[in-house]
Amino acid sequence: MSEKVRVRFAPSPTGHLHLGGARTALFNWLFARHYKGSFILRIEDTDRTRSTEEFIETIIEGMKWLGLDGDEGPYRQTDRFSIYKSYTDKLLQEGKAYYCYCSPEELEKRRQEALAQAKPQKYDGRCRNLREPIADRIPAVRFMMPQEGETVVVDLIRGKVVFDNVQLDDLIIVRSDGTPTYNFCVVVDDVDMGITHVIRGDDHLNNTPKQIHIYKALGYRIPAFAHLPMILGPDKTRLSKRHGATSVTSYKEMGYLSDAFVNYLVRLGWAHGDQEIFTREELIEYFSLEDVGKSAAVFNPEKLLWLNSQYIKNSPSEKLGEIVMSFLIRGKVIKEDQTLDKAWLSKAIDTLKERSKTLVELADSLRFYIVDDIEYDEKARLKFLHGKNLPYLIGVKEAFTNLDNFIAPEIEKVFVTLVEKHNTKLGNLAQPVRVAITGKAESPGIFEVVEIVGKDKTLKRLEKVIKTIGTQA
RNA sequence: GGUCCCAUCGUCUAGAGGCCUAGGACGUAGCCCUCUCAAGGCUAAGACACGGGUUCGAAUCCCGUUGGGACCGCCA
Repeated sequence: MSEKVRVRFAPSPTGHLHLGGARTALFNWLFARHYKGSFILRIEDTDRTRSTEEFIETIIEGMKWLGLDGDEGPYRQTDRFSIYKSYTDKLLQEGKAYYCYCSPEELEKRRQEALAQAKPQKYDGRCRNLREPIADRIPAVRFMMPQEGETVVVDLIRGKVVFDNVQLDDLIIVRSDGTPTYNFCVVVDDVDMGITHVIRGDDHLNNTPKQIHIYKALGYRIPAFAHLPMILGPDKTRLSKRHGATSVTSYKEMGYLSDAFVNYLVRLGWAHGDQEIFTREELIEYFSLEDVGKSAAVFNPEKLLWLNSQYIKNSPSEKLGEIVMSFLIRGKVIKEDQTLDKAWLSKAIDTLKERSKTLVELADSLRFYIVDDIEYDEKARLKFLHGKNLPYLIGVKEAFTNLDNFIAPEIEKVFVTLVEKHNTKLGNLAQPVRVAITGKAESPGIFEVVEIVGKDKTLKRLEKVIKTIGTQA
C-alpha cells in the first residue's frame, strides 16, 4: 500500500461498546497496525438526545481494556458542527441540497401509508422544487440524490455491489434544529480526517451509495470500503440486549482476559488457516481483509469460554495474581486493604489456573487457601468425613505434626507411608483429607494443596474435623 | 413490500476446479492418564441447502429456487 493507511472506529455513544462494535474496532486497529498506519477514534454524537457522556466513557474504557490504542482522537462530532455547517452551505448554494418543509409527523404518516399499501418507502421529493419557504415552518436540509443511472460500491470484502439510483432517496443532512445527521457527517469527517479505508459493519452497506454521492457532490475522492459481516445471536438475528451479555465491559467483569476476548472476536469472520490461538503480534502480522469472510457469524459463548481457559492456563501466575486481586475483593475472599504474599499467591494460582475458566472461578477457587474458616460442601462432608475415615485423619494429623519440612515431596512421603501402614489406596486417604482441608471433594493435587495451605492451617482444619467426627460418634 | 447481502458439521471455520473418502476448533460421547476435579492424549458421531447448467472433472464458476440476514428514521 503506497499511501499511508488511515482508518477509524466511529461508534455512537448511545449504548455500551458491544461485541459487534468491538470486532469492528479490532479489525480497524489490526488493519492499521498491519500496514503501520493510523487508527483514529471518532465519537459520532450528533444525536444529542441519545448520546451520553457515560457511554463515551465506557466505550473508551472498553477499547482500553481490549488494548486497542488510538493514534488520534477521540474526536467528537459535536465539536465539529461549524465544519459541517460550511459544507452544508456550500451544497445549498450549489443547488445540491435543498430545504424541506415537511414535518416529521407528515413524513411518518406517509411512511405508514406506504407500508400499508406495501409500497416502497421513499421520500417523494415534494420539496425539491419549492421556490418559496413555507411560513411558520423550520426546514430541514435534504441532499439531492441522482434519480437515474446506477452507483457501484467497490467493496474489499463483497466485491462490486450495484445500486439503482432510483432507489436512493433524498436524505436529510441537517435536522430542523440545525444539527447535521450521520450520513452527512461521516462523509465530511472521513474526508477531513483523510480516511483511506472505511471498515465498518455490514449494516452500512445500503448507506454507502448515498454516501458516495455526497463525496462526489463535495468533489472528494472516495475511500476504499470494507463491510464486515454481522455478529448474530444464537437465534441468528442481530445481537442485542435480549441475547444477554453483549457489552465488552460485562466480559471483563465476568472474568475474561482481554487477550482471550480479542482472540475470540478476531475468529468471528476471519481465519488464518487452522490456527485458533494467536498472539497480538501474530494477529498484526497475519491480518488481512482478504481473509475476512462474507457470511454473518453466530456468537458462541462456549468457545469464548474455552479460549479464556486456554489463556488463563498459559498466563504467568504472577500476572494472574495481579488481575485476580479485584475479583478476590469483589468475591469477599479478602478485604479491600488486605495484601497477599505475591510468591505464595503465585504458587496457589499455579495449582488452580488449569482448572479455572474465568477469573471469577479462579478467585472463588482460591478461597480455601486464603480464608481462615472454610465452608464444607454438605455432600462431600457426608461422604468422607465420618468415623470410618477417622483413623486416616488422625494418622495424617499426627504425621504432619512431626513434619518440619512442610513441602509437597515430604507431604507425599507421609501419605505413602500411611497408605502402606493401613494397607489401603491413596484415594481412600486423600479424599477425606482433601475435604477436611479444602471443604470440597475436588481440588488440585492434595500434596501441593497441603503445602500451600501451610502447616498451621492444615493442622487446625484436621483437628477441627477430627473433633467434630468424635462428637458425632 | 422494496433494495442489498449471505449460504461447508449444532457453532466458529479451512477450502482460490482435480490435493476432498471435505481438514481444524468449540461443544457432545467413549477410552487412556489419575489421590479427586481439571488439564492433556486418543477415538467416535457430525456439514458442502436444493435444482439446473459449464467442464474430462464442481464444495469451488454461472443461473434459478429455497432459506437466513441487514437496510428502507429530522438513529447511527
